[in-house]
Amino acid sequence: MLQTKIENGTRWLEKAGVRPTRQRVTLASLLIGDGQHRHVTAESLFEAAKGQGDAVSLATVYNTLRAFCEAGLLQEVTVDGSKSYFDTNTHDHPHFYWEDGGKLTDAPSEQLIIAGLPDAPEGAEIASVDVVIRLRRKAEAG
Amino acid sequence: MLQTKIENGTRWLEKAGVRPTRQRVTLASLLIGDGQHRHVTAESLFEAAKGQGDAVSLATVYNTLRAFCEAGLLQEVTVDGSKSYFDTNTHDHPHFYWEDGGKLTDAPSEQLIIAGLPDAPEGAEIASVDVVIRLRRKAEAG
DNA sequence: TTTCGAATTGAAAACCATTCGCAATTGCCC
DNA sequence: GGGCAATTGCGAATGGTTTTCAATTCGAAA
Repeated sequence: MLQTKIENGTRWLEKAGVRPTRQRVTLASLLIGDGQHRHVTAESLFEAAKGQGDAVSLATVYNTLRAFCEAGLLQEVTVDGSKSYFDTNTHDHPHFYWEDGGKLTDAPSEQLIIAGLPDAPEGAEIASVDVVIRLRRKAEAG
Repeated sequence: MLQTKIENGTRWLEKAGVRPTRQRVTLASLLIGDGQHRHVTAESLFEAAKGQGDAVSLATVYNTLRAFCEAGLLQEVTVDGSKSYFDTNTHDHPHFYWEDGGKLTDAPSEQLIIAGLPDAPEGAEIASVDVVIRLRRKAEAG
């Protein structure tokens, strides 16, 4: 991992008064090391850490994400008690839903452009917009 | 339960070629008996049936909701990939999801403009796009 | 370097919405 | 009314996420 990312991550933790352990710095670097906002699940962050060779146990990822939330570094988005996302910034998150098989996968967000949204009802504000793109297997063009 | 609701429910099923069993009529009546649109989860519908004394097993509620979807009577709305709601309004329209309470309601479709979408992966094509707008209670401006 | 509370770990357990297995029941057609 | 496939119901199983636990390791302050 790049030194600058580690430094960014470490600063981010120290600023929030979170003890910068090796695991936390690893995760922090993944989250904000390059200055981009991220939208992760515990699982995806766990895989990302493992993928770059800085393995961190899943339990630690959960502990750490919770600690970051408590420190105000992240925001948790709970989906009805069952699944959580952690955001450095909430934004639109598209998913592909494969009708053939019922699987759900992340979709790239770059090409999603929402040019207009209904107004939020009185007393509410829009937290995020979830877009599910339903896919069907293409009929092989004959 | 009112006779008219039962009749409405039965008609709704017959129109779609779904065999009107006692359990299905019970659920159908709860869903569209009064002509209003509904957004339910399997659990909430299960409770509603039990609450009026027409108990239906939870497994049957799931089976029935799926059968209704396949018959085109309902539309399934997935919130963030982890929870399913069923909407009696089968027209294509966006939804509001109230984080505070987990309720799902219809959103007006006129103001929703999607100007760009991710490309469908190889071998697949886009069947439809579901939009769920997550709402949170607005922090009352001082 | 020593020390102690905090952090980490892997495994197991808890959780939950949903589905499955299968025997019993029901609806529908003749 | 009889037959048969569809439907139902219960409980157990599933799949996936999150939490707990006890033991170990670590960080940082003295």
